[in-house]
Amino acid sequence: MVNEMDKRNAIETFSDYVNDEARVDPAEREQINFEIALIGKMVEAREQKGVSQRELAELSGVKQPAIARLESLRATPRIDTLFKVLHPLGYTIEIVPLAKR
Amino acid sequence: MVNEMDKRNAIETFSDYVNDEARVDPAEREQINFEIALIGKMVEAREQKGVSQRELAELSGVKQPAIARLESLRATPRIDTLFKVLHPLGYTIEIVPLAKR
DNA sequence: CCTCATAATAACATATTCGTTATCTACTGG
DNA sequence: CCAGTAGATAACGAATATGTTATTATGAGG
Repeated sequence: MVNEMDKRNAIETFSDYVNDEARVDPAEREQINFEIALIGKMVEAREQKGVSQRELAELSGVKQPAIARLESLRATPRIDTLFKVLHPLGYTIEIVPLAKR
Repeated sequence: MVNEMDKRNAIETFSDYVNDEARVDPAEREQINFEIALIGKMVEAREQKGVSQRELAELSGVKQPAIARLESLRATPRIDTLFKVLHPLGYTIEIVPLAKR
């Protein structure tokens, strides 16, 4: 998903990096923030259930390296992959109105 | 996403086909039904807003043939693609507890 | 120090999405 | 009948996700 971050100067978070300046256009920024938030919730779900990446790999059928790649934002999942990972954790994904903002 | 359907015998809907008999294992069936429902909502969103595939292609940056592929379930979108398509329609996707069942 | 478990990474092969361009069918209105 | 619009498809290359296998880094605890 992203490699530009490697040029960051130390402490800055990825989220801050993206929103900093007009480094990317607003639409792309929104897109990236969406992905960060979504994947963040995925990681939260796993950790909150106390399951390791390896265990989740077993449960979901998605391999541990793939899960690690997703969690570190180095790949953007397909919806089937996201579903496979979320389902054993007791979650799914839904289409909702944007109003939620 | 799916090609087995081509062997269908006429009238049966795809959803019925999938759930018919033990033609696929329960996990996979759940997965497929999830995708059907999700994409269904995506199509609904577009049609309800009265926007054509070509217009949506303009608005989203996703090409019309790609949108057609997704809507006809001949491809499984990545979450960034789904977001791009849903956003101009006023929708997004969210992680929610499975309880909703 | 050592072990164990976890997560991160690497490298490569394979699978699949998406872009691109073009075409085709179906339908609607003039 | 014709023109215009919409959706479906095809074919192919480029981009990218995922599988596979192995390794490395890290931290917790004995």
